[in-house]
Amino acid sequence: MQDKARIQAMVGEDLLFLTDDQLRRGIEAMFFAYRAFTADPDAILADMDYGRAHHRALHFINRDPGLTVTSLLAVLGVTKQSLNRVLRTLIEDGLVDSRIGRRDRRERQLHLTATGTALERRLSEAQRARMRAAYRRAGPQAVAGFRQVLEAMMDPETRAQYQALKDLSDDR
Amino acid sequence: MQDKARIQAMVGEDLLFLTDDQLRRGIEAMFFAYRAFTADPDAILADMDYGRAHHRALHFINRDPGLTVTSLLAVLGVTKQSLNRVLRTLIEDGLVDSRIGRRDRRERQLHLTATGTALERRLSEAQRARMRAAYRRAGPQAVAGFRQVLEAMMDPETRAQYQALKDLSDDR
DNA sequence: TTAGAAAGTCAACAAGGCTGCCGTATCGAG
DNA sequence: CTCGATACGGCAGCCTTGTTGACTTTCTAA
Repeated sequence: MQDKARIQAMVGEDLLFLTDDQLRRGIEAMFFAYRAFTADPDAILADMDYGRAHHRALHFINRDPGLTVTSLLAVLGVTKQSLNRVLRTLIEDGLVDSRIGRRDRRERQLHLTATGTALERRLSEAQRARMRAAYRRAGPQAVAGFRQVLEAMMDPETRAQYQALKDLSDDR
Repeated sequence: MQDKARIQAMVGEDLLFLTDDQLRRGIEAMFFAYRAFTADPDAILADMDYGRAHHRALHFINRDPGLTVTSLLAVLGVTKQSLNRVLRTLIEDGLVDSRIGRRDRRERQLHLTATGTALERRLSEAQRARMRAAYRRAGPQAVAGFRQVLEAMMDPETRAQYQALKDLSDDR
């Protein structure tokens, strides 16, 4: 195990970052930071009849236009019925366009309309602004560590999804 | 500003970590990691009649025994009424002890009972286990960066609370 | 002593998870 | 062509956890 070698290298130095107290600090940091992380989009959405669930749907549809309901389901990790409610309102309100699949007519391919794209940009720009400020303050090294720990925290399945998303963006 | 100096130092090197694409990666990492972060305690709580809110209450009561409802409210960032429902079930089920304040009889001082402490330990140990694994894999430097970015992401008020919690643990 | 502020409780509503069940359209294999 | 599997949608109903509004108890300052 490469892991063991790394641990060995730390022995005698500082394994203090693995104490229960340090772990608790990390847990609390996650809690507080996540609340901040969702606060800005939530504030925008509060005025409309939408919630965080709508934001998530918009995000991933925007990121991978034409994806099917099932794919979106897998990414979001919720049930079909739960997503459906959200998706229905987005379609009714003309933010999302649901087209019958070209290869497989059972599938629905999801796209954002102009209105949907506009809202998505507004939401994600608010979120990016906060993230950008945090990144700038912390610097590139810290950001690398931030991402490393978050990735290590995901379970393998989710991490695979996350990596797949990465590949998508490399294609552009 | 110290911030400006740091930015200056980066110019010409790599400001690429501030691109919209990198920020989006960070946003998605937060989303996926937070889901994993809450998954283990959620699974334990699903069997009982409790939810994530109960976990949070137990955590902070355990961390600062004797704190009042209002203090807990401030930390959790929810309304009094919302917390009350959660708190009531915990008290009814004998996990939390609510004593009338000594100085001010309007206040309720919250403590965990033996049963409450046991559940808190079970939940937080599950969460710590995941965090520990992630920390070990990522290493101390990454962990430092992780914490830096999370702190920078909080709004100032929350960060102050978070720092105050830190001081509490230093006292022990 | 009395008015107002503060701490906490009860009631009712909404968002968004969940399960279960059913219906329809489509696909692909035999 | 038929039949089972798959993709999607809808309805009913549940739970947790957030919200606002109205209330009691208690304290404090005028």
